[in-house]
Amino acid sequence: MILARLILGLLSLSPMTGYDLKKHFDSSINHFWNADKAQIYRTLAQLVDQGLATVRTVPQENYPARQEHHITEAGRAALQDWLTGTLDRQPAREPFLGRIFFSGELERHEVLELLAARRTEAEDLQRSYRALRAELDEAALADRRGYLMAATLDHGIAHVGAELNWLDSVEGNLP
Amino acid sequence: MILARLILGLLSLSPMTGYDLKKHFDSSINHFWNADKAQIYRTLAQLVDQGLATVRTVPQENYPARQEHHITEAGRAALQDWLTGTLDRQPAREPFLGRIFFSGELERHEVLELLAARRTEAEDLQRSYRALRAELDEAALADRRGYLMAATLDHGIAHVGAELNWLDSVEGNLP
DNA sequence: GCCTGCTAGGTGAACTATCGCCTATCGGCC
DNA sequence: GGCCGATAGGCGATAGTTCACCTAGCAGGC
Repeated sequence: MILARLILGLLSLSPMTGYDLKKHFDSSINHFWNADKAQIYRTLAQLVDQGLATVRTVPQENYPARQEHHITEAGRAALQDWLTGTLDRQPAREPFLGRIFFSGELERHEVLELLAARRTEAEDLQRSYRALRAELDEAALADRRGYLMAATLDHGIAHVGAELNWLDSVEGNLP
Repeated sequence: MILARLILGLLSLSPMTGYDLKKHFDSSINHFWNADKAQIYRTLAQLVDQGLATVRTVPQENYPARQEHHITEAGRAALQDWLTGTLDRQPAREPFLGRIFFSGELERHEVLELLAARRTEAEDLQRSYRALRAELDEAALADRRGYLMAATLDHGIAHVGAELNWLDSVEGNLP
């Protein structure tokens, strides 16, 4: 399961609770993976079962106790294995293209509306990616770790750009 | 479920068996959606339950009888609804970026290997998309239906191109 | 006093998807 | 004679994911 590896990856940076993990997913991982809260908690339990992480309860004043999850040595090894092992290529899944594929049924103006809606979405995404990119610390990019994290964002930016170009072309030539 | 709509889309072109559907998925839909055989059969059963399709058993000589599925009027209406309704944007899922994000742990040469493997995959994909594109009948592209089907392939080509450009940049600047 | 939102950690049910396996017949290859 | 692959249609188990809901305390606004 990929989610388990991503969680291990975050735990390798610092110990976290399920709640912390959810926040990290929503902020920095969201552009290439999203995680449901329920799934995070269940996966954390799994990791503990498998000995890849341990829990430590840390009481707090005025707040519920934190269930801090720490990565174990076995966990680090599993992460390393995942990083270097072969990744089976996963099939593409683009519901939007499913529509386009069958939208020969529609009137021309309806197709143009579909494309316009897609364009709006892509532009929104582009704005949010660029905003995230602008917030990154220039100094952090010199370090390989920071560079690679930023590269995942650049990946999103590159693909949104390709999407917009594709939209230009499809709209421009639609019979 | 998107699979149900895609199957309806194919059934709207002509009546098919589960087996036929699987072949269509593997040939023309594969670049944006893949379908498991088991899932196709189950979804067909669902469509029949919902009155969106009907089955007709067509005996054959020397071969098992075909369970031909035909789209119903309700099915065509459901397809139309899906084509024009709003599509909730689905979150990105890129296991490869998950690795890149955490591969600051790795040695520089290991990161380069990851990127090189990705490049090989992308180039393979590019070749196969281009081969499919070259096979398309020029005349069919003048028709809106054919044009849009080809556009889904162009989408794949555009994105593979973006991927390769991104790889160039990441490899070129990796600290 | 009530409501909302943040902190924290869940549970249960349902749905979706994938994997391996199974039944048959026919034709062709070695 | 035995095995493989194409045709056709499925079953069962498991894995992965999502949705709705729940407990609790505290802070701040109306």
